[in-house]
Amino acid sequence: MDEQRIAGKIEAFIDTCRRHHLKITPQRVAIYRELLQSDMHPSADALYQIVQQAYPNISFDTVNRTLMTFVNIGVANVVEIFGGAKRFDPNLTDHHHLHCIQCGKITDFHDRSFDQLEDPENIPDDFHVLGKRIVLKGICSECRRKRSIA
Amino acid sequence: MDEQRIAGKIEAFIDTCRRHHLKITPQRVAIYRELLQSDMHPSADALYQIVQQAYPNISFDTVNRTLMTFVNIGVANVVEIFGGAKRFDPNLTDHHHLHCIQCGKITDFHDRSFDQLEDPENIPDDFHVLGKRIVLKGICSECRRKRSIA
DNA sequence: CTACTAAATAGGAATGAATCTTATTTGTCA
DNA sequence: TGACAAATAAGATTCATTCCTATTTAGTAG
Repeated sequence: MDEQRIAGKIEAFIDTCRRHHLKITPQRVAIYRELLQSDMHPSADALYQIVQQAYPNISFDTVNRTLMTFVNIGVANVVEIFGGAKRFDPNLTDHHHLHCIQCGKITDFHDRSFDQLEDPENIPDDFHVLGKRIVLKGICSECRRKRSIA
Repeated sequence: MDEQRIAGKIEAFIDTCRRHHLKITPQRVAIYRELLQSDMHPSADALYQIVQQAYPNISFDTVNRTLMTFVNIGVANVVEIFGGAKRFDPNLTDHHHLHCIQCGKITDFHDRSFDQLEDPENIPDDFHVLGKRIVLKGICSECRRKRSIA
């Protein structure tokens, strides 16, 4: 993602914060920027390690709390994986995830037939669907290569 | 599920254990039986509470380790939820889950168009798909009722 | 520009889930 | 039956997350 696109996203993010009456703190902006720039769907701790380079005495709690705030105001989502730490995703467009159960890497993929799934008819009365998560688990190419060598 | 059907499932389970050279211990069978009988997709701890009634000095570790063994030999799956403890599911047939983000309840649903989803074409080369997870998150009818009252 | 206030942060303590360690017990099979 | 590998109980440890509290700071009204 080029610097210009990032700048635009950050402006939109700041607007969203204002709409939610949240203060624009340097920590918040830095955490959002690093989340945007990472395509790894980082955990709170991974992001903490990165942001710490620019803010040596930021606390883990701030990073974690801020990420949850992002989820609450709808600028990020939690990616569901099987055990381990929560992973965060700033990409709000329709997409789905591949989860390598060997190395833990999470990769985006796009697929029309997955996007177009309608909410099913025969679900218990009145269940109010808020979101849909599709995760394919498997072994990524890198891990397969390593495995076939070993 | 009636007692006869349970008995049959347990026999099949014991066969599977033998095929994997796993010992048939009373704990294993009890844990499997209680997992079968619960339709709540229980966590390791929830199951521990139940099994403890029949085996007062079973350890949590045994329950947890045994459940992971079940996953490894393919007689149960981990249900993916967003944070919180892992939940286990002995139902191996095609089905998907509704997850109430308010009360945490996990409910099964069946839907042909969800079952029939093909593995997508345009995923990174060589990603070897092992499984597919679809979870709809939302608010269950019970929680909606409570909410509209409050 | 200054002062005030509610919100946010840093740091550490506490909680909860899952795993690991070790001594003991128990299925399984010869 | 006896031997042995596998499984268990119990508690310690690790890791992720949340909570607590004193301090700092962004936003705002004067």
